Order: sequence, then C-alpha cells, then structure tokens
Amino acid sequence: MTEKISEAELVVMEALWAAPAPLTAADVADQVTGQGWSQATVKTLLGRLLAKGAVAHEEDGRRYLYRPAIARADHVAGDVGRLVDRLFGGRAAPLVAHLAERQKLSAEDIAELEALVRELKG
Amino acid sequence: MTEKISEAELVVMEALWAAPAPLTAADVADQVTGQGWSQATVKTLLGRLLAKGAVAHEEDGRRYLYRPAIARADHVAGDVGRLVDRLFGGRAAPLVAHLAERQKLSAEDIAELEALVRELKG
DNA sequence: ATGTTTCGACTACGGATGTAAACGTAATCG
DNA sequence: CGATTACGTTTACATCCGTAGTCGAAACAT
Repeated sequence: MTEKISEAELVVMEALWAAPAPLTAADVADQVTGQGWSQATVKTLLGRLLAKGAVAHEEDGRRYLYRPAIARADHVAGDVGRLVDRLFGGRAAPLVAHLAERQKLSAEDIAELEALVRELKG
Repeated sequence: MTEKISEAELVVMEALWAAPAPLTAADVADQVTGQGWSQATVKTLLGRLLAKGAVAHEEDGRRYLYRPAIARADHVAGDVGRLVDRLFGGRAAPLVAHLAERQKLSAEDIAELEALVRELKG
C-alpha cells in the first residue's frame, strides 16, 4: 500500500481530491490544463494510478468514473515522513527549525504558528 | 545549480558532508557500507554527482579526492522547498500544522517550537 | 621488467517516469 | 447502415535511477 506516487501522477490525484464527485478521464484532463498534457497522457497516468491502487474506478456505461483510493492527508503524511527521515534524522522539530530560518515565514505564518503552539500546549 | 540529487546519490553526499576532509572513492565506499553496494556502484554515483556539479574533485596523483560542492543546508532547503510547494501551496505554516497533528511532536519538540516562536516574534 | 592491483571512464540493463501515438471496440450521428 | 467519435488498453520511446561489470592505463610489487 501507499505505493509511490510520481510528480505527474500527483497532479492527477490533486484533481481527483479536489473534485466533489468521481471524474471521467475527460474531466480530469479538463481539470489539469496548464500542464499542457494531451488526453493520452492523462489516460496513461490514470491507468498507472489504477494499477498502483491509488485511485479506484466504477464503470459508468463504457467509461470509468475515477475517484481517489487514498486520502490526501495520508499521501502527504507519507511524503513528509520520508523527507523527515531522509533529511532530519526522523525528528520533526529540526524541520520546523529549518523552516524558521530558511523558509522565510511570513508574519501571518508566525502568528499561525503561535496559535498552534498555544493549542498544542493546551 | 541545485541539480536534483537522487536517493542513492544522497547517501554518498551524506558521507562527504560528514567527512572533515576530502575523500577518495574508496573512502566513500568504506563510509557507506550498510548499503551493500559494490565499489563500482559508488564510483558510478560519484561520477554522476560530479557531472551534476554536486561534488568537486581535486586530483591526488592518479586518483581523485572528492568533496561536496553544495552545502547540505542548501540541498535540504531545496528539497523542503519543493515539498512545501508541491503539497502545501508553498506555505510553510500548513506543514507545521501537519507535523503537529500527524507527526506526533513530543513535549520537547513543542517546547522547542515555543522558544522558536518567541524568538521569531522578536 | 612483468604480473597484479587500482583507478577512473565507459558500457549495460531492468524498472520507473514523462509524454504520447496506435489500436480495438462500442456508441452515436446522419 | 456506414462514418465518426469516445473510451480504455497496448505499445513506444527517451531519460533517469539503481546497481554493477568491463576496459585501458597507471602504479606497485617482486
């Protein structure tokens, strides 16, 4: 499970996650313009995602309606977890420290963080 | 610049970053046991890293002494930045929120975060 | 001086990825 | 009914990646 989702595949997943209801391949293609992909490319990506079990499909006549088979939050958690393991020895705090000094947190971000900390402290 | 460094290449980079002085290919291979790689594999990775400009080499007689050409912090920043862009709309705060609820920040982590926030607020 | 070890460079090869055309079939238009 | 369209499936192909063998030259050992 949690098969690896590639960069291009992720774009498709985002479209599916954002949709309130299952999408046809054509719908997905419409959703992901801006990538400059041909219909064929979208079909290939959907096929691969199906094979990986990242999306599910129900038949609607001769075509499929696709929907995510994994939650976005789970995918994100996997990706973030791998990054934390790879670059921060598995500890999250150093990542936050890194964000603070390199990622230029905005005033808003800091306010948000502050609220978060207050909440975490209960 | 900031050419993409692959998973296996990163293992080699870590060895170079950890070393206080330039290493020969053999030294690197010794450093990265545990990966179960052959000498040949290490050589290939060093070659690719050289091509990408991620490491530099100085000749020492017939062989090379390799050393990082990019700082670890810069690599980390690039990787984290890409993840933030890809999964959190380019904003760091949501990542922190995610860490808080999924990555189980420890009490220590939270204390650290608190201090960090206080510092950020100046 | 010749055999052996040691380097870096080149070559290899299967799997993943990005990107897309071709194909077979079922549906729809006229 | 015949032509066109719309789909999913298969096939294609270049590049990257993981992993490693081979080759030619130089250094070293005896």
